[in-house]
Amino acid sequence: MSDQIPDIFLSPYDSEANEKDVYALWEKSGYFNPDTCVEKGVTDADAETFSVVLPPPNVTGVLHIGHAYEDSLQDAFVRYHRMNGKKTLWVPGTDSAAIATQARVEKNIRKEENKTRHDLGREELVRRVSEFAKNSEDTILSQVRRVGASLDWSRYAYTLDEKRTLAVSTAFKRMYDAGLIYRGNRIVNWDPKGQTTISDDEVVHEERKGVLYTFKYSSDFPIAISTTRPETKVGDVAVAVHPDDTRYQEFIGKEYDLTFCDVPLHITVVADDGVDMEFGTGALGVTPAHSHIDWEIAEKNDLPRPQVINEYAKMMVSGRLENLKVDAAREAVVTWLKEENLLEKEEEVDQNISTSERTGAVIEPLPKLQWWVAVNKPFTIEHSEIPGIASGSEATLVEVMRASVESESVSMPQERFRKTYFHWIDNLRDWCISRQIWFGHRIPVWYKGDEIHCGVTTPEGEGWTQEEDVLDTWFSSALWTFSTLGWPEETADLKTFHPTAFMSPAYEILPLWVSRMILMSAFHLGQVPFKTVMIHGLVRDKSGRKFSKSLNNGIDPIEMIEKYGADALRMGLLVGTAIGNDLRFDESKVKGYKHFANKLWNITRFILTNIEEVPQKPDTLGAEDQEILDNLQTMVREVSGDIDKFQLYLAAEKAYHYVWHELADKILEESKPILNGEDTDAKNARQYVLYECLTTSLKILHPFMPFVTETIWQHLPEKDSEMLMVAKWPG
RNA sequence: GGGCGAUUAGCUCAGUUGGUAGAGCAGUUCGUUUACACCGAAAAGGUCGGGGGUUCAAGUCCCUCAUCGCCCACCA
Repeated sequence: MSDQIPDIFLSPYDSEANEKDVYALWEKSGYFNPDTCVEKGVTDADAETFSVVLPPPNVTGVLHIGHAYEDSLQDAFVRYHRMNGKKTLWVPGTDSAAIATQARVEKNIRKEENKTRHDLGREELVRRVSEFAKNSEDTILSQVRRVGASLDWSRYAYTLDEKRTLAVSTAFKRMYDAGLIYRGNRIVNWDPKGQTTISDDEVVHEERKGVLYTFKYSSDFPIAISTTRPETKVGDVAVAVHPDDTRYQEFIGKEYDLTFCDVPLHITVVADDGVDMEFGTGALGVTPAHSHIDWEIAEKNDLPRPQVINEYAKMMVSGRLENLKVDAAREAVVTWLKEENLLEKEEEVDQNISTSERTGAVIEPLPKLQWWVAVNKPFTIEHSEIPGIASGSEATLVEVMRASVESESVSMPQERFRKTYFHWIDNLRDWCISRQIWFGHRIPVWYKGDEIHCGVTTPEGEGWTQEEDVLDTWFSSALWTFSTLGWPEETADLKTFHPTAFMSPAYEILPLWVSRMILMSAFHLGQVPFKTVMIHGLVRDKSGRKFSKSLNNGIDPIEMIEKYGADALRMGLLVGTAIGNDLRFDESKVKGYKHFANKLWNITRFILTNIEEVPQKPDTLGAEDQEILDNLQTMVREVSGDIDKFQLYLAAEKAYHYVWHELADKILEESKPILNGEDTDAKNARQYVLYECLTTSLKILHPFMPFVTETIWQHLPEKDSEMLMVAKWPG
């Protein structure tokens, strides 16, 4: 019956020729949308739900191999659950990534027009950045489709769109009203190059050589101090010593007036047990405005906190240091110390320098008026579904974050990430949420004289000016699981799909994002954002290095898809990678799975060529036929079990192994004599069995290799579902 | 400084509660060209980073050392 084989099977599988059509077919069917699945009867109206929100890629760039991995992983789960009859929703979206995007556009403007953002003005810059974001968005979304992600595009969200902006303002206002958001002066990480505050998480520590100088402020001051930043000493107000340090007991409480490098100082000697007696001279010069620990010591002892370095990293004092950059000021101070014969010791030390992840600039700690989220301040939680946190009780954000994971309301199957999470929570400090840039969610606060108004819209009346700062991009990302479902409106989606089923981010954003989603969801909904967090590793290059622009070691997933097909890329990334471990990208592996797609293609061709007509189930089956079907069932059970346990890498490998080395190598070979033989009953029975093996294999492989399996499915003579994507999972 | 990992065949990685070491790729030999050369068959390849311990039994549990990596951190 080979003349009835669809022509398409006569040449090798061509991924390029089929993938786009198949994706268009899926999109047209509407089955990515769970509501359509219910309408068309493929999903029961009261079916269990399975919902996932896509970790939104930044609109800055193009799809990289890490996205491709993450998307393949989620898509496999989503497709599996959809085929299992669950009401399945996967919500797509993109992130404005405020700082990164604005920085990128500013750089382009500087290069092409030699202008700064101040030349353009706030409105024009925001317009330009939005325009750039829109273009990038189109690129990245079409690339997400190429991977085969079965996302419900009708629910697409962007962190800066109207609905999400409302969610952000509402969230801010509610937390402000609850007293959890406050404005306060604190030492922040100031990036003098980017002219903005950056969060602790955006600071990278670099090991560098520095010089530790030991000296006295003046010849009549009794205690020598050590520092690597002598220029900051013009801002000193105290010398702190350990309360038990016998060397300095007699000085504690004494005050001194002196002149240091042309600057008059008033120094009080205070005791603080945070001081390390072993380090340097055991005495710490306290510079409140330019060091975190010093700020706290000054606060405790009620000391002034004069600022001596400005936003451009220049000195703010008069005298010989006036207007010098910090580096120059440092040299000037050292020269002065030498002249005055005050310098006792210079030693080279290793030190950690804080630098900006984004601009590479050395961070200047500065006191600034910023907006903060208080993580250790109690608030009344009106409604709580989190075990251990009763509705109406008092709790802190740290407590609800802890309870969510401790109770396994959020399960983290990988023990080591639970440890990391708790370690992070235990050391959590208030979260600085204001950023001095223009692109992003502008803080919903207005000022008029001494009046302050927080709300979702501009207040009535004349004379109100809005806060200039925008929010940390993670503030809006943290609302993602519910802002995408329509919150603050009480939508049907929110009721049906929240908490979401699972989230699969890379481990590098566990603290930045995962914990903050738990925080926001607990505060605003009294729920966890997701039931399971399956943290995955990073895709690295062949030598184990992270992909980066400077190394130019990037792998373009689209290029891989064009060369080997999306299915091959997905398998290459998923098989043999225990979730949570890093993987080194191996092109030869991808190539191997391209061959596998073709193998499946040829298996189909063989089986279709050898069946007379649509095979019916025979009344009885011989022992061998029965055994084949039994083994098939065993494989199905194992694959399903592995997916349920989040062991995709095992499931995919088992399915692969079965199809190639069991179905093709053994079953087909052993079937040849039967199919060519004279025994009609045996022949019919075997035809039926092979067709079963084929359709079941296609279903089992579909979550991993959606394109080739759906392409084959569309050309099968008989099937139990119009589309493989919504066919019933076997077993 | 604190925390978390990794180390298994030439390469990339699996190995679920301790029970005779697995896969893919590469390499070797042979075969087949009427499902598939994007193929098949067979063989080869590892003292599971080093050392110590628990156990009838350890890649798996414990201790220790080494190398590599990641995250966190206000030692001036």
